[in-house]
Amino acid sequence: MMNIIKNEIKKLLHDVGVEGEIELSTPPQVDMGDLAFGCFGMAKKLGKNPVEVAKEIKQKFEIRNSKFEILDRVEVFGPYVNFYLNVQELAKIVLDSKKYKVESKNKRVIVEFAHPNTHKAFHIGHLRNITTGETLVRILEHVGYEVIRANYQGDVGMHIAKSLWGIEQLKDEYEQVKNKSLHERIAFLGKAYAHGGQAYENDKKVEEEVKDLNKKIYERDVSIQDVYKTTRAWSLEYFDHIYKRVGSRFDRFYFESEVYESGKKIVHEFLEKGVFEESQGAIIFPGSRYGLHDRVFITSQGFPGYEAKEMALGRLQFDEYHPDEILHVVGKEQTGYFQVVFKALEQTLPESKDKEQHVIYGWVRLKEGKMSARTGKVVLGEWLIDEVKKQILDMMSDRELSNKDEVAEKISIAAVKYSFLKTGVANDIAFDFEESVSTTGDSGPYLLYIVARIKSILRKQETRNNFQIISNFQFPISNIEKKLLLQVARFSEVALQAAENMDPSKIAQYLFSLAQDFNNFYHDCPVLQADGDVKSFRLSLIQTTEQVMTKGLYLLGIETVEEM
RNA sequence: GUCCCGGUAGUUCAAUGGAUAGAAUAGAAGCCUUCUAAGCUUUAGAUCGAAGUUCGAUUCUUCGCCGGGACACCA
Repeated sequence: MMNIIKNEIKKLLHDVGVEGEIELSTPPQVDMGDLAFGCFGMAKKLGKNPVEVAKEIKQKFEIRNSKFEILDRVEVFGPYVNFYLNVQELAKIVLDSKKYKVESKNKRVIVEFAHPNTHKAFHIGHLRNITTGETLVRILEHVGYEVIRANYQGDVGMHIAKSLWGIEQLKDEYEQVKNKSLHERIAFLGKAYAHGGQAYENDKKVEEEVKDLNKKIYERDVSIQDVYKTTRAWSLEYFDHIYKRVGSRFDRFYFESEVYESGKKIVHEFLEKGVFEESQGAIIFPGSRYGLHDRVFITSQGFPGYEAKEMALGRLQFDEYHPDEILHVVGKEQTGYFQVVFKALEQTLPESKDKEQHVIYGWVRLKEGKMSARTGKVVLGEWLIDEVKKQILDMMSDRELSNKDEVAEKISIAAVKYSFLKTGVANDIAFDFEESVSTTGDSGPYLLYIVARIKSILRKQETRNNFQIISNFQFPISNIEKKLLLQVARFSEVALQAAENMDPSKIAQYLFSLAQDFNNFYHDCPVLQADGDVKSFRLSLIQTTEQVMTKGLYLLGIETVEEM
């Protein structure tokens, strides 16, 4: 909608002699107009003072003196030409129920995310990953990409070996826990892994035993198959539970066990072609040839590392989907790793060139201070959600809702997801157990509250679906209402920007501003008490606001509630 | 040691090289017989340091200082 308005104004500016690309910004104050054109670039071209140029442009607008339906007036503020939109025209455009079609980009993108490892805890980092991946998928789909949701899960390697070692030590407990609940079995796996990991660090003998187990995993040794398959299935069952809980699904699950053999084969094949080298008994990719660093692809024991597996995974993904792009949503500590792996992949699979991309997200780190006693302990993803849910149920104690638990669950997921998404993807999040997942202010619940408030009003409007769609807005519209109209109008532009920069925080920030503008409106402009056209207008305005809010939240992977 | 990323109110985050650096939270003061107070209004508070480029720098360059990460057999 905003682009319709901006294009109108750009046309007018072209008519008065402004050439080239025109950027329109928003003035810092409401009383300075709704859109602004800075004359810096044009002044430079003409070798004039931008203040003079601005005056000249305004004069040309005055000389034309014809009616510009969309504009009330044009004013100059220093080097800026500012435009005051006609609010009736604005309302007409914004509340026009015509749906715009999203044009297909004719591009297929694989978004690979979540990728937890079996036998290991699902911690808050995974939660941020899955939240980020899910929103990227939705944003890219929204702007017209075909998206394949992929999840690459690690089910072979040293971490499994450590876990199996731990299970062996806790054999009795393992037998007991077999028939217990999923959460108990998962808790046991977490304990076994921690036990194995610790012993591995501190005991040379254990280290050897774990390495031997690793060998057995890669060789699919029969002696470990039963326990391996059983516990692997537990993990996968648990991941499934988490995916459902946070509202994600996947089109394709890849497993390391699926690609390690072919990965090793590819590396050996290209070893002969000189792409890889032997060094100290291992096979490495000489990244230093390309200004990167050398990395081991196959260990001196003959096992493929993550790097080698990626060679086969890449090939598999291109064979199966022929994507135009593959996005790997992975933590920022892997930046150097991906540079090398993409370069190596390019050598073994030329069509992957420039199509692989690492989408970086930051750490969820623990804030120092009060909670330092907990440092070192893994913070589980579900633990976080459950803690937030307790808080929310507490807040809801005086509410009488038949589906209270369901509502509290949705609000909790919203709180957690929004707290991850409101800040830039690559930024670290300082996680504080008390403050981080806020339920007031700039938070998920605040946004859901807007939707609930609007729905509540609409429910009370008896002729809900019958209120007049008005076409002439011949009544005064306040600045607060205008501000809300302008904010609503920005949505499609913001979504596009989020897609281009792959930055969901743009949407989160926008929705928060929208919420603030709505709350101002709410306190100032009664809807149900208003009469006639004004009432219809306000109903229509809040309904549109609700639609934009719900859509925006959907793009963030957040579900709304009717009441809260 | 080399390379990468970051440093903005007490705290957590914003700001295509442009108008008076915005929010949230914590603090202070108000607002519920009126569409959900998970809200609204008012108030106080910040660009790590030094040079440089520019009409103009939180933003770009260089150098410091501080923090985080990567750098060969883990995933």
